[in-house]
Amino acid sequence: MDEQPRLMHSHGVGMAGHPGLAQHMQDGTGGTDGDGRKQDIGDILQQIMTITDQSLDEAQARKHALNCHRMKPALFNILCDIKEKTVLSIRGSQEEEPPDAQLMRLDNMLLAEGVSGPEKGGGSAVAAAAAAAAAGGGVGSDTNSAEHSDYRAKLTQIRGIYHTELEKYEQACNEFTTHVMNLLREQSRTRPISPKEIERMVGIIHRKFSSIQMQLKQSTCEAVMILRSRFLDARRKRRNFNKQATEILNEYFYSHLSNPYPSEEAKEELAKKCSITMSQVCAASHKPRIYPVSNWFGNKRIRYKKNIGKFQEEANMYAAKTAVSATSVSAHGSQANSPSTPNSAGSAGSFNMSNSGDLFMSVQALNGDSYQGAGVGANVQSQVDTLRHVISQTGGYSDSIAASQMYSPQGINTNGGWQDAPTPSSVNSLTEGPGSVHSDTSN
DNA sequence: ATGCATGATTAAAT
DNA sequence: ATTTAATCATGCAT
Repeated sequence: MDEQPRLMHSHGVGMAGHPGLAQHMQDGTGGTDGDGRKQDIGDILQQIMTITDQSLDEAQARKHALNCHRMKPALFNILCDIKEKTVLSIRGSQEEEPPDAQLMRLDNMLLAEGVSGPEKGGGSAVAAAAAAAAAGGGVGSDTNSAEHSDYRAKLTQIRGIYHTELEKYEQACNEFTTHVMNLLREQSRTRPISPKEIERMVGIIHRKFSSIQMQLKQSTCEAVMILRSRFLDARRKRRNFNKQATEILNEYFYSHLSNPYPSEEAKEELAKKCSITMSQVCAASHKPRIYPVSNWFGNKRIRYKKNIGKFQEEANMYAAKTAVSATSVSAHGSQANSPSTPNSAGSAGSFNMSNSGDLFMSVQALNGDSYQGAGVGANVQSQVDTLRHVISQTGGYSDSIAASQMYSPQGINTNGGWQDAPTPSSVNSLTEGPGSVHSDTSN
């Protein structure tokens, strides 16, 4: 539960070693002077090499002594000579720094996950709070939002750690760099050090630190991935919609049975009504798509089509329900020219687009472009669907033609024709035949 | 434990 | 890019 993402790693910062000075010294000191001087130089070298082993004060004193040493200029010259000989070999190792693909990937991911991006505290927090409030006020899909906020909290935590660490590293890098630069500058009094070399050294240090940073980023990515799989990818852990949501969706479905393909707007509307806030971010970075609603309709369509008989009862229920509400809402205005006029037998025909096509066309045209805009059109369409069902269920289907035509392929895309080859096995038997119980072949 | 219901995921089709 | 059809994996009732 509380396992902290392990962001911390122990990093060893290794400096590239200096070229072996000592050996060159031994050969290079072959001056014409006597052994005494050799001894002196040996001393000095010894002191230089061990200077870091000494305490600061001691080193300071010794450095001073060295700088004042009578042999210092000579040593400096010799070192210059040596350097001139070796500098060629150093020059060869000029570094090429290709933009690291790996690092770029990590950066991108961190950015995408909102870890390294701009401060996202305010807006989404408010949104989340609003969502939570909505969930609380409406129906209880609160577990979802609770989980989500939990996820976000953890993400924020990771984010915090990441930034802290990053800052720490950056600071350490700077400190170390200035330290090394000071050291080199100091040493440049004793041995020849060109600015370029310092630059190179700084580059090396920075590279080292950036590799550490990469490890940090990698660890962070890992942590985020784990978190993700723990929370969001638990989407497979299905939460059933509550009763009200299902009712709303079913209402829409059965009142748009001829074309149960809600537009994006309609889906949004439905999601809002159902308090489905789990609009998962689409990978395509477009608008957040409401997957649950799409899923629901996808499943519903396929399952309805697969076994219409099984859904008859449900269909009747919702058809009746919406019929009542629709007629009461739209009064008799649309009722006057509603498809009930073509009478029961003709109702099925109207879906064949054979007659009364004009009305249906106009309805479709209105209904097609906008879900909320063409209220009347939608309403009429709604009633058409609804009535169709009522009729099919009540005595209206006495002529088997109507029933059989009901779900037969219309071949007219205006009407959706969304079911290609439905099996009208037990279409109009209210008692529902012993049809196969399995809507799914699974399990 | 078992079976069905159901939301989510996937490959393939459009 | 969306939908279908199949499938998965879980929730819930028994």
